[in-house]
Amino acid sequence: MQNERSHQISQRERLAPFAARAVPGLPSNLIDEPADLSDSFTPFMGFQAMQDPQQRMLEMMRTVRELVQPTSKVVRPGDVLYHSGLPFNTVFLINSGAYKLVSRSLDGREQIVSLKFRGDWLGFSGIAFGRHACDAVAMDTGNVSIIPYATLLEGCVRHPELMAVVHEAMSTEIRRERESLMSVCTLASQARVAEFLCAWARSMAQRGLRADELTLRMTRADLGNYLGMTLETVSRCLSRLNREQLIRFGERGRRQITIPDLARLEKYVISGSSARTARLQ
Amino acid sequence: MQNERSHQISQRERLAPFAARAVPGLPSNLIDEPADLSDSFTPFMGFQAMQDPQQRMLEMMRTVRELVQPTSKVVRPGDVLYHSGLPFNTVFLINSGAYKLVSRSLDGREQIVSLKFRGDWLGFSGIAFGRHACDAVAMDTGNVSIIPYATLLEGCVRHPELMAVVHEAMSTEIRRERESLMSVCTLASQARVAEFLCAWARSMAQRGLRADELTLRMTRADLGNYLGMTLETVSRCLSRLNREQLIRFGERGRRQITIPDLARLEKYVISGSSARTARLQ
DNA sequence: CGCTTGATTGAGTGCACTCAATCGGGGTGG
DNA sequence: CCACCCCGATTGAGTGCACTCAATCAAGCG
Repeated sequence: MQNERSHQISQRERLAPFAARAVPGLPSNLIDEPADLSDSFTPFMGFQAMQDPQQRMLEMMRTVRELVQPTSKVVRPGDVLYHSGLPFNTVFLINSGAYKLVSRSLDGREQIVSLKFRGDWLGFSGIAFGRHACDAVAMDTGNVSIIPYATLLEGCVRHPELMAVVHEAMSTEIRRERESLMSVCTLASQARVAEFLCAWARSMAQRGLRADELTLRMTRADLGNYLGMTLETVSRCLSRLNREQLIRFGERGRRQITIPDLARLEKYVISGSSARTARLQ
Repeated sequence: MQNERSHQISQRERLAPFAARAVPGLPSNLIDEPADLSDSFTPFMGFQAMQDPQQRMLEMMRTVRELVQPTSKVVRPGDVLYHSGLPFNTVFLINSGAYKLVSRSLDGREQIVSLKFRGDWLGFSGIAFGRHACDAVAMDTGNVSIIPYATLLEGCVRHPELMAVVHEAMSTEIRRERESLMSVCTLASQARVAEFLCAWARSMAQRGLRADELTLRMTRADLGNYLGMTLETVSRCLSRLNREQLIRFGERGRRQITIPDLARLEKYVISGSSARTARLQ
């Protein structure tokens, strides 16, 4: 048992490694920049320390398992974890499988806004209005941890390291949505498909899975929707990439794609990044 | 002074109104749905209670002011709050003004990924890797609260209601990025421009500002970049909307836009939402 | 076997892009 | 004060990329 004060201090200490850095005074100018510039050279030693991404993901998942002790459940392709518009109560942490998030507009347009894999969270977008903002659909057999949001909140209060983990996950999600937007807005369709494959490969590598042999769990229609083009265009682009030896189709269907040389494919994206939209300045 | 147990209980109590709802048992099926279906009809009574959005925003800002007591600063058009790639230490809460977030890819493409106004936060995307993911640029004179992230974290630990506020803000940000993606992917350019204006108007209304007379603080190039089209196309679309009486240009330059009938403009968006991309299913 | 669903490929079209000229406003300096 | 320039916005002409429509093919399944 601790009194209030020592309790606070202990929390502060537990928080310390996750905080960016205690800011000594008020920033002298507006830009978010250390007052003492020499600080800039100090490597940032927060939770985002220099472990490799896979290690960090594993540690994150261990943290959640220990502090929340969630139940988990197996899902099968097509299963829906939550529906847009329904009350939000639960978030999920993906242990395995691939999932798509589908947003629907009032007038019936639907859009795959995100793809999620092991280590990603599902449901954060529901926090804002107490209702889910999209459907979460499993594209493959998988397993998710079920975490009631109330439980998560309590855990965050008691375990600041859990809060840091959650913040980081949401921050990552924001970043990734923006990358999608950037891809759709600035790349021609051919380069966009190529970049999509690169991103998927990198994503797999980061999770310790095979990155040179992708098994897309989606139809061309899904792909096209996600990438902002028609299914025919997706098909044509993939065929062209195949013709140009940048990818190869697998034996078991044309949803299986081999990337012989990821670096070359990434170069291709850059070279094909013709300024499709207005240049700034 | 309280002992640990009562401290926990008090936190739980303080947290209660912000939690979705204590889930009594484990969900019987995977879908995020109350075990007792009658619950579905209980209005969600969390922080997202039935106040109007503007009231909620004001309350949120008051909460932050009280619990964090941030300093604030005036910014002028063109000021940069933080640069992509630089160490992340600080988040900002916007008191006034308009801001753009600019992402840059490795190969030099740049993309306006978000526009922010009063009540929005800036900097969350930097949490993930300890470095900012984009530039934040003021488009107008304004005022922001400066909140060191370490301070915010501490505040969240001590005041769960602050944590709830922060979660909600990040969740909202995720939602909005997705709306952008949906807009770019599913709308033809003409409808996209119209929807952009609708969104801006709704945004202003929600903040208690004039919604029928917009003053865009951006060039056509900025607009085009944000909307995923060229500046010429933006110009043509605006001219057409003007010709069709859906908008009117102001006396003081063509960045000032009057919307005589927002409902009609919104109808126009829907009618123009030709399925540009692959339909799902 | 026929049916269905998904993928590919072709032909033709149109929307949005590129290039280019013009216009207008605000600031500056002669 | 006016001429000039610069920047942003508009508009036109022409082109090409990605869309639409349509036919074909392949695989899975009752």
